[in-house]
Amino acid sequence: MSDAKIKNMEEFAAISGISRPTVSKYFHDPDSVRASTRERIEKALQEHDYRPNIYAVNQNRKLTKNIGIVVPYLADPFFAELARNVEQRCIDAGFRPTLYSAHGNSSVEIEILESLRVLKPAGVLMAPLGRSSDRGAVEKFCADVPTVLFDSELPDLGVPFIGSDNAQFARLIVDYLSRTGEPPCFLEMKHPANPNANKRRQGYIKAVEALGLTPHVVSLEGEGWSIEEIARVGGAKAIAEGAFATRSVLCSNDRLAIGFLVACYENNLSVGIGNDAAIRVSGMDDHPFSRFTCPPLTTVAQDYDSISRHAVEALFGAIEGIENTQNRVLFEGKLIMRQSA
Amino acid sequence: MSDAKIKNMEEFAAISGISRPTVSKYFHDPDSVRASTRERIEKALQEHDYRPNIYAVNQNRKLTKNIGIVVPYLADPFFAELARNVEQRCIDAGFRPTLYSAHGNSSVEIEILESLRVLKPAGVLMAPLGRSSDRGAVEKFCADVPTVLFDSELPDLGVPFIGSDNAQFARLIVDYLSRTGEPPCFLEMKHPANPNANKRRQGYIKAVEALGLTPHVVSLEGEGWSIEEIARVGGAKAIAEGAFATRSVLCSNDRLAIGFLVACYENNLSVGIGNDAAIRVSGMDDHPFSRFTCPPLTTVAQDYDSISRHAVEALFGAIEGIENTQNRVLFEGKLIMRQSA
DNA sequence: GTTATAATTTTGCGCGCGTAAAGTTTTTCG
DNA sequence: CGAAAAACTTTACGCGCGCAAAATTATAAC
Repeated sequence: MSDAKIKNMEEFAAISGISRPTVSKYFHDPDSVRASTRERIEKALQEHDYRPNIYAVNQNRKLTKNIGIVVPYLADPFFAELARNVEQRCIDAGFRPTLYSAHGNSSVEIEILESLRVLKPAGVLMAPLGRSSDRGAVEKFCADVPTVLFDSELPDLGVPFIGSDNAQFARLIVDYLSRTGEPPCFLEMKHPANPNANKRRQGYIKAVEALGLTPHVVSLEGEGWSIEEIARVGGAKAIAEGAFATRSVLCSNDRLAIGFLVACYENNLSVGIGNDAAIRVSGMDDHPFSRFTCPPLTTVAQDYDSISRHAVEALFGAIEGIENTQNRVLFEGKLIMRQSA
Repeated sequence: MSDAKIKNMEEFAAISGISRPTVSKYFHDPDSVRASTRERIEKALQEHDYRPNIYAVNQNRKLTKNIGIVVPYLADPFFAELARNVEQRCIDAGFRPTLYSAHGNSSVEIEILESLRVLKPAGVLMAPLGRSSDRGAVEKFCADVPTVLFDSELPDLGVPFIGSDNAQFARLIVDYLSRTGEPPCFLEMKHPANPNANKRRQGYIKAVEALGLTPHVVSLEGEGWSIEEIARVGGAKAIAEGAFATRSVLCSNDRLAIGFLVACYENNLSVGIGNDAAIRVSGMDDHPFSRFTCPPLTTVAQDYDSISRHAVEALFGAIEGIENTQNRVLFEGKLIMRQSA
């Protein structure tokens, strides 16, 4: 590796003995030049390690190779994992993903979209905040930039969406819980940030009624993303008030379940499957931490892999201008049986 | 807001009735132009919402306003929180932070540094992987780009570092545990990814010996970032082997403690302060999930806020070319007493 | 070996903005 | 009110590369 720093493509082209437009073509797509040419360029590349100036490259291109990944709350490992998954797929496809978190704040979400505009990304993968998202701002953005939404749907926006079949999630675990013991009550936030929660409640009610039983929904006060704390405090109150009609609780999501487990612990309610246990607790999502609760949490696993794969594929399609026939794809969940229920 | 889209600064200058160089000056620093001029520009800005092309702006500047934030493992909420904290400070200072996670992989870490080079960032805030980081690559990078390391130190690199006083952490909690019951054994990974672990072990040994007692260190096999799982499996084995000399366990970090709590649960060891409890468990870090374990985890809180504030301040200093007198700043931890110990 | 075809080179313009120099206008202040 | 200072305008060039058109050369096909 020579020390002589190369300033620009002109210089590099001269050193490698190739014309600049051909070198430019090589960086755009190495397979677009003759094999012998490619070898000469790559040999020069090893000796001098030149890299095109990203700002000059993007200035004159309508389409950059940037992809924005937006999640509502990165401190939630669930979204961190999902983001990692799609990020890797973007890199593998030769794009430059950039990760953004709205930190649970809708004005931050809007700012992210604004700053994404100046990046002129080829496309954006976005898991919206949900209920608190500024629909108008998102809609406008999607009109300008190829976007695929995932995890959380903003209905009637006409934007491709990849997510989970929340009704199936609820059916799956209600059936399991009812088959193996008392049918579950449903624990949720009264005003959940994420719209999946509503579909899960509806799915729960339908599933329970389909079994000829009566649904019991317990809704907790509190807003925002301090979900565990809301469940801990609200759960304790619900326990004290005898709000749970059966000795089985299905939480609208795993983070809620994690907080509720603490409430049970602090109220000396033993959680588990055994006959000696006072209550069964389960969640939905298969949050990365769910296997490390005490007891480990029974839940329904989101199909991370399929969701992320389909989301990026839908985005790549949108980037290439392919109209999506399937504007909405939902994936089924898998029952994860652990000791809590 | 008019619909006529403005292509470039030339057009915008014409519309606002100001010359382009002055408009350019305004975007560089709004206070550098006359108040009356500023008002005219901002009025035009409201009506037409033009934003300078970021690629053209950065092309001709040696120094961009970009800042890279690199963490080892974003799916760990601890790093997500830390990243959020420094990110916000960078934004407030008028920079454009971009977040990267090495995903626990040293080759990814190197790739991040490579791709950061082409971004020509004004500076970089980096929490290295630690033991598995490529020291040479990091050193080279730091020589080219103003960088501040945090959380995890790479010794003798001559790069500013902001972190925690791990010895003090250990002293603090050893004193507490010894004062309120049996002195703790120390649970750690034999080959921890993070170098803080070694300092914590040394701090533990010193603190215990200072009390005239005998240290007991239990080291678990296993590498990587599946820390909870390593603690769960290894912890169960250690329990079975009677490896713990006392009925108190201090874990090298909270994630280890979270996994160990599961091991205790699965081995019917009741955890807590009370006389009926079989064992006391504590950690270090005050991980975001520590307050939601069963029982809630007693731990030593890292001073997130001071660390992130000093890290960005040190970086801003380095960007402005100020030599750092204090090349290494450590912050003390605070004892967080919960029910586990 | 000739021709068709693909790959490469040459030439040259343009992108949107930074920035410097010289000239003009506005503001400040004695 | 006049002069100095500050702010602004005009003009002009450069950054590093994309990209298109035309000319040239190398490869493939027959």
